[in-house]
Amino acid sequence: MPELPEVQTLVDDLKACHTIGARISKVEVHWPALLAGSETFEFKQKLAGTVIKDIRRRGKYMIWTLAADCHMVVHLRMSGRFYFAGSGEKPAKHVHLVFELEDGRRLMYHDTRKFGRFYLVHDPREVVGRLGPEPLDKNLTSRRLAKMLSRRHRRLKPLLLDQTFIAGLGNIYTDEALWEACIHPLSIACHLSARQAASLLRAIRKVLRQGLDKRGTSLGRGLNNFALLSQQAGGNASSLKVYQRADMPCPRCGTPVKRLVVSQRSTHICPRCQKLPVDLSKS
DNA sequence: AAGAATGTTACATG
DNA sequence: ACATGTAACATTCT
Repeated sequence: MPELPEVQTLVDDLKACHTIGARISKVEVHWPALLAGSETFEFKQKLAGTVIKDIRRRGKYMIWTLAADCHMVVHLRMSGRFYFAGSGEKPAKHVHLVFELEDGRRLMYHDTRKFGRFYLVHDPREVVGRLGPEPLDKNLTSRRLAKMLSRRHRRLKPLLLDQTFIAGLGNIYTDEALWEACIHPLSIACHLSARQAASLLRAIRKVLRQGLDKRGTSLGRGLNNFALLSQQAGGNASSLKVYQRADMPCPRCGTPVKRLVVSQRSTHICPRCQKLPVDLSKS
């Protein structure tokens, strides 16, 4: 669920709530499998007493700096959420971690599917070190993206979902970006023209910035869904052009949107705007 | 009630 | 080394 705009929105919300500077007094762990690479007792022990110095995002990861050599790296995977409990509020059914702050607040980690992961490491690079470039980073030029694409003989959609190729895109924003750039998800990366690569980068940035402006995409109303720290929904769902809009008209040409499955992931395209180039060698 | 769901990774095979 | 496919993680929603 949470892709780059959703994770960034949550980081921004936590910062706005003065989470930075707060001291963690105690941690409750109700589902130890969420802790990657540390035992429950050492996780609790290492976090208790530390001050949250910084929270930032890299790809779809949140990086909580607790000390120069102590970082909690969090991945929300499909259904992770954070929110502050009301006073006296009991942890809900799917709250698996509770961070008690010295100021009396309790930050709840809620995750219906329990796929989230918490890493406690000396250096965040141990977790995020192999990620590809940030799509909104100015150092990622269209020329550089074109070069990256030219070295890969791989279908574009799974390549864009590959976090070691480019960081932060998930199923929603990838489908939206490919629609925006009028590129078919099954196009082979190294077959794209320089112009298409530039168009793709522009499209990726456009859909991500829109997601950020609208504070994330929440689909449906269930507990599986992305929610802000306030537990309210993000506002981007109504801006989606093709994602989860099968059979509805393409906003550009009116052709019904089609749903395909590409490497096990549902994929939405406009069959008229996003043509797959015909391979002449086969005919 | 079957099938799908926003993510990642390990493993197998070509 | 690279590309692709499958299963697994656990639960809810439609």
